[in-house]
Amino acid sequence: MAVKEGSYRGVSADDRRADRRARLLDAALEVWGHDGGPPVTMTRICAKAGLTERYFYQSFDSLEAALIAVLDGIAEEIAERTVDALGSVDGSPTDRVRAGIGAFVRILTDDPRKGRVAIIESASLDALRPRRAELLRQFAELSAREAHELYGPQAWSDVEGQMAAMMFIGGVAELVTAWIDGTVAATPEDVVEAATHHFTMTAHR
Amino acid sequence: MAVKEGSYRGVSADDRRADRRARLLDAALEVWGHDGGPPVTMTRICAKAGLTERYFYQSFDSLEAALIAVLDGIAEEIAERTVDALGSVDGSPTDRVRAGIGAFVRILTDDPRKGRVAIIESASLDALRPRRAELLRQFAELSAREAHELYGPQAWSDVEGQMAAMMFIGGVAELVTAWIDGTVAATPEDVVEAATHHFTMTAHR
DNA sequence: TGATTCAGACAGGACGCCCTGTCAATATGG
DNA sequence: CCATATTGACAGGGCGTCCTGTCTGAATCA
Repeated sequence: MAVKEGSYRGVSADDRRADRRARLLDAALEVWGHDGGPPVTMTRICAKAGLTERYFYQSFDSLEAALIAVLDGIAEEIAERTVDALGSVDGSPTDRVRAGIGAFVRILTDDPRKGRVAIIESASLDALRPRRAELLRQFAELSAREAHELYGPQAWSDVEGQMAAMMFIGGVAELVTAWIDGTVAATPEDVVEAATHHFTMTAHR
Repeated sequence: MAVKEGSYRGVSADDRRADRRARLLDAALEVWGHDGGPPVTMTRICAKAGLTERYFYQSFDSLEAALIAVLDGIAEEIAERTVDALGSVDGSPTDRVRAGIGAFVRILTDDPRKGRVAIIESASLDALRPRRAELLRQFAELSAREAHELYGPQAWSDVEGQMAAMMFIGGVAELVTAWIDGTVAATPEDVVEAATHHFTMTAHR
């Protein structure tokens, strides 16, 4: 017999699988995160990745599974970078809020495909809406932690607070959406500043 | 020869066309505004309306055209009822804001299908996103008029104000979404109150 | 009654996506 | 060199939607 678990072109079987998976995720982001383009489909993702549908099923059970993986990757990135930003700032709570919001916004503006996917497109498919909500909620919770420091533990804790949090994240989402669409002529810094201001306004009551 | 432009079962040809169109619009709202159901399609709308695809094309050029008509109907209703509410309240500007927001919110909560369609589902299709944005912007403009009265003409006028308006309507949209999904346990009145409070908070600077 | 118009059912082709299967070319280790 | 593994290409069936065309039966008016 020949190869088993052996390497091929110098890389192990697992590495090749992981490589294909990464290529598919990249292609999915590219296809999915493009404005007004044709709908995301397995066929298109595979074409963009230069792989056959067969390999798609080796990595994902369905199209939705792949899209969820894309979204989860962005969520993970947001969580990491936001926590980093919050932890590396020594200034006032407001400064830390600005840093956290800045990390969040910048991920979505530096790569508009991620912004579009995380906020706009993920709201389209039923299966992804819960993930999108969780992604935003995770961001809101990090913000709420700062709200505690700023305004005491009662901020955003009761039902009224939940509604305030909903409006905050919805507002930021809409603002980022408008920025991606070019509806507002502002720099990402302006967006961060406006969102920060919005936060300090609404968290305080 | 027999009938031409004549009446059939007592109604004129135009009336019958209009009736079928109305039935199709109702069916479209019913199919479209249902949570997690199968995707909206001409076939399904026709089945729900009890009509054949043939008649669909007599009223609409495409599926998108029908959905746009549904959305425009809701937008029209919102505009009328919001203007009515603003005009029929003699109280303080804040009271009028509450009335306007109340009219807006109540249309979307009294018939959750309309809420779902206007805010959630219309964000899914590329062709409808501009309509949805306009629907929300129209609501924001009515609110901005009150913001003028409350806080002077500089409110929501410059770029910063545009961003504040974006965050306001996005926040209300997200809040209504959460209410429809059952994520927040609150009455429509609570939603109106929270949104009104949010408005007075963010319009003032 | 008879000619005409309407409503609704139905068939079927075109198209695209999903998914599986097969096949040839290539690379690898023995 | 040979057997095996991997890859990529491709075909094709199943399915649902879109869209058009045809057909039957019923209702209408002269």
